[in-house]
Amino acid sequence: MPSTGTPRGPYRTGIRRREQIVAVAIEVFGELGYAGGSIRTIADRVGVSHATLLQHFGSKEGLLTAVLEEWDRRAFENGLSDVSGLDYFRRLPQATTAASGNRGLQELFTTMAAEASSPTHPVHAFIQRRYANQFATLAAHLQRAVDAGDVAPLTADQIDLEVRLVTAVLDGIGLQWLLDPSTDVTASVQTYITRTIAAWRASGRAARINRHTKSTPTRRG
Amino acid sequence: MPSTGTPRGPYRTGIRRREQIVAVAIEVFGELGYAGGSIRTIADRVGVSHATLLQHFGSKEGLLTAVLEEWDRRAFENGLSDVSGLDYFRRLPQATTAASGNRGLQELFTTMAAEASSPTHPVHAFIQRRYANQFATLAAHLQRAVDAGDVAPLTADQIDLEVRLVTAVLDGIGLQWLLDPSTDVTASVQTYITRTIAAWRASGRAARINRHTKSTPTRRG
DNA sequence: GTCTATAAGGGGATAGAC
DNA sequence: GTCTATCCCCTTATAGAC
Repeated sequence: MPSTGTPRGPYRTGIRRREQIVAVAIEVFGELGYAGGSIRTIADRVGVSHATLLQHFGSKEGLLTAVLEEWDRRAFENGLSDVSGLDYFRRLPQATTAASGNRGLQELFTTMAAEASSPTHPVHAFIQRRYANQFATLAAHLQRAVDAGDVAPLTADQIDLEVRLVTAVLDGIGLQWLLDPSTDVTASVQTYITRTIAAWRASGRAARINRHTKSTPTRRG
Repeated sequence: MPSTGTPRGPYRTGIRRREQIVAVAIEVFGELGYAGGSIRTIADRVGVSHATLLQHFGSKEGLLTAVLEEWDRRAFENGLSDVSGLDYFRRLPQATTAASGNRGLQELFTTMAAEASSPTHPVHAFIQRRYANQFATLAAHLQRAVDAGDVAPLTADQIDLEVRLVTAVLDGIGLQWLLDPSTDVTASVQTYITRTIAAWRASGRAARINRHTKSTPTRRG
């Protein structure tokens, strides 16, 4: 494995080609699914032979792995790395809309998640891990909001449920946007987030009155 | 096309076989997708040759059409036909949970919806029509709730947004349940519906004060 | 109504030339 | 690094026997 530094020398062409193939593979797997998207179709769109493709990735599943790694890599570029706690949720509407800018990745995600429901599918474990990470991230931010006193106390089960609902809304609206690009992703997510934060706070009002003497929330973010 | 009455005479065996094939096809297409599920796999599970299958449905796409028709048919058996208005939404948690009893159909729905995002896919039009129907049904019930005075007035755009959010939650939680069957579908949907109805009502309180002289809501359901 | 046999093409993967 | 040629399996679909 070469280092991930700047490509140089004789590897430059190969690395560029690799990136190009992965980019096209994201599109094709997104459009046709992993089962339906053939390496020949991908190779044709890139403008190379299918043998070249296999030379780079060894097998179709090797290409899939590269695609998923690229997906993971881009998942961090969501514009949410600089916020935490309740602000994380407040930024979700615009972050989700920005992500919709890349239709290929959204298609890939939706198609893979659906295909992966079968435990024998090659991306089953990957998708489960990705959801676990998503839940953990959201749960951590919601817990921070609780600790900061921004919202009412929540049990671990309640946090889990809230986190799953947020994820469901993001996934469901994303799917609707795929099927009908005129779908207003921002408005939908914004409405959900605003209403949910209000609910988190409202149920906190009564609780906060009963504990106004202890645990002064000082730090934020 | 034969009538849909009770099968009798020489057709009985053929019709039973047809139903059996469709049932298995729902499972296979759900697990592997339309592209990934071959008619040979379906035929093997049924215990017949793949030629028999093509004899009944003409082509793979013919079988898919039969599957989608069966799906449409079962969609009416959701236990929601006897409620309307706000009660329709109140019953969604248990209705959704009951639907989860049939994993095959849930898988089929999720897989097809994802695959269908590409406009060239054979089920693209079907899925779009199905979503349109879903939105129309939910919108009609929410409008009834508004007319009955159960919730605050909503514009057409607001109703559309609410309906899409409900659908997103149902789809998203359904997907989570597929990936992890220990997911508590009822609790998630129940939480969302309860909170949402409360929000629909709360925003109505202020409005209702301003119009307490006009439009007395009398009829319900 | 169901089968076997077969056609015709696409799929993933490998070998070897350039 | 990329190509052509090839292998072999799986796919959909058809033809015709039983």
